[in-house]
Amino acid sequence: MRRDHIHAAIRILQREIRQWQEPVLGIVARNSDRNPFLILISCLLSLRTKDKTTGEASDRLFALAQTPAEMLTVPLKKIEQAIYPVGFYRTKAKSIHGICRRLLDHYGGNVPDSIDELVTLPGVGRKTANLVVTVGYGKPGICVDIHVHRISNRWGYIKTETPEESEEALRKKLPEQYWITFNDLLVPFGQNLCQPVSPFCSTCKLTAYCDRVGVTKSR
DNA sequence: AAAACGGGGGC
DNA sequence: GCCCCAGTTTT
Repeated sequence: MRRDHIHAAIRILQREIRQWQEPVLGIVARNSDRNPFLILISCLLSLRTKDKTTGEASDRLFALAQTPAEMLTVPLKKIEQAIYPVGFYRTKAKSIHGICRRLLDHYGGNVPDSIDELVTLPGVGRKTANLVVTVGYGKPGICVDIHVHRISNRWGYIKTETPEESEEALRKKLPEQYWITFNDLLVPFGQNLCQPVSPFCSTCKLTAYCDRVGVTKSR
C-alpha cells in the first residue's frame, strides 16, 4: 500500500462497515456514558476475549458496582462469577480490585487520562490505555490490537513484528484524524473479512490497496 | 483434536 | 524471549 492509499482505504471501510456488526466493546464504551472507569473495566474484560461475552459480562458486573469504592466492597468471588464467561476471569477479577485500590490511593478515585499513568495500573497495557484515552477522554491515541497489527502489515502500510512496534509506526505515519476511529474500523473488518487465515479476498473491496503480506490462502 | 481468540504480566 | 492465564468458537 502506498502512503496516500490510506485515505481511500478508510473511506471504503467507513462505507462497508454498515453491513457488519459494530464492535461490542465500542458499544459498551459508548453506553457507559463516557464514564472512564466503566470504560476502563470494559476494556480489561475484553482482553483476548470474543466480542459478545464482553458486553454481557460487563452488564452483570456493573449491576454489582459502578465506582472503584463500590467495587472494592464486592468479594473477588462475586466478581469472578459475574465476569465468568470472559477468558482469564480470575486474573481479571484480581486486576479489577488492584486497579480500584490504586485509583483510590493515588488518583482520588478517578481514572488518569494519560497513557503513561494508565499502563502502571495492574492488567493495563498499551492497547487498553490507548482505548481508555481515546474513548473515555477523546484524546488522540492509537489502539493497536491483533487486528490492527495484522491488517496494517497485510496492507504493507507498515512493516512491524509486534503490536508495540505497530503503535509506534502508526503514530508516525497514520494521519491523526484517523487515530481514534482506526481500531473501530479494522476490528469488524478483521473479524468478518480480513481474517488471520484464509481471508475473503475475493469479495474484499480493498484489494487494490492491499499487498497481502503473509497471506498464503484466501477465499 | 487442534487452533484461534480485540493482551498483559512474571520471570 | 518464554510461558502462563481460560472458556468458547471455529476448522
